Amino acid sequence: MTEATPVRRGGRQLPTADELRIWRDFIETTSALGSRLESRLQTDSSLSTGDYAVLLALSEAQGQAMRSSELASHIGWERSRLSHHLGRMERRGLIRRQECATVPRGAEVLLTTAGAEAFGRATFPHLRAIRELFVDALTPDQIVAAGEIATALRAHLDVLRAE
Amino acid sequence: MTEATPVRRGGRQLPTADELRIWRDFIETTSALGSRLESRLQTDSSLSTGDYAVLLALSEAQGQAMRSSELASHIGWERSRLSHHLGRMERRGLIRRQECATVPRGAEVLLTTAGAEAFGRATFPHLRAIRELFVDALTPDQIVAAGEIATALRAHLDVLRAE
DNA sequence: GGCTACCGGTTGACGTGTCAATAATGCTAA
DNA sequence: TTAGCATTATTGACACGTCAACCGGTAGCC
Repeated sequence: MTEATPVRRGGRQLPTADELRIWRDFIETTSALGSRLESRLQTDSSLSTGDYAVLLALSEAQGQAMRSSELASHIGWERSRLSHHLGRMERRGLIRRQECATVPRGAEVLLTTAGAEAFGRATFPHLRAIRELFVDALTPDQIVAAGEIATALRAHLDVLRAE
Repeated sequence: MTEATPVRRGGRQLPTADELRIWRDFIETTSALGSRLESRLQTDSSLSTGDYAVLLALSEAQGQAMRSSELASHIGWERSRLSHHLGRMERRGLIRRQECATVPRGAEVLLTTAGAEAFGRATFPHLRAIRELFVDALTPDQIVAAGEIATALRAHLDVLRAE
């Protein structure tokens, strides 16, 4: 299972000043990058990244429809978050909800034509923004390194969560 | 493909599938990392990272007090956001606001003793969490690379914002 | 049958963030 | 002098996220 060894690098408890500076740069910059992409998507397409994730999943789904909880686990959201978000999207006519015939108490989420059109209009500018804000900012080596860092961080988060 | 626009790497307009996969890993993992740290700080100290940023800045300020807009630019927030946040922190007794004698229409933000104590209690667990969730997840080389990636992304964001 | 336990989904309360509008005050130029 | 005008801070409306409570239904189990 997990190693019981409490040994840390150099026996330190706390990050060094350098590590702390890098941490702050890293977390602030990545969050600024996220906000920036969010606002690009908003002005380009009047969608949030949440809207985009939902529309993307539904677009790729069989019959452009999915069960609510299936959708939630597909995009990694809590059910409550999805329910709130679907309510807002439904008000804007991007999706529809209906009772699921097969599953008791199940809700089917359907992509409306307005939703499909909004997604279609959003895709190209969104991908272009990803290129401009992320891909163009880094060298090919850095992009690879970014992928490895993400993988390592994710793996570590998963280990800690499992404990 | 014809290049109608300024030349991009390989003349591409859009990210490759690999780049897109790395982008998604990167942005989702870093945001999960942020949320995780947020929730650690919350359970350890009943503070949000916003609270922590404000308390840190005030702790280090002369007289543990700062003008509101000075504070805003110091931690990189919009004034509106800060004003909302200070309202919530004031309700909880972490800070106080008073008219600033020198500057017209200026508001002085003061650290209360309760705020100073809360910050004191929060610091150690927070730094420990940064080590556990970030530093311990990466090799020393990866930490350096993360710093360089953050620097490159930040510089690129600044360039685009200036345009 | 009735009790309980879980499952899928919704709801409400609340903290958080952005945007646009609104004061309140000093500076400047007609 | 006064009519703008910028600066400083606050406010209101709204989107978003989390947490905990709730609700309706199915499934075991006595």
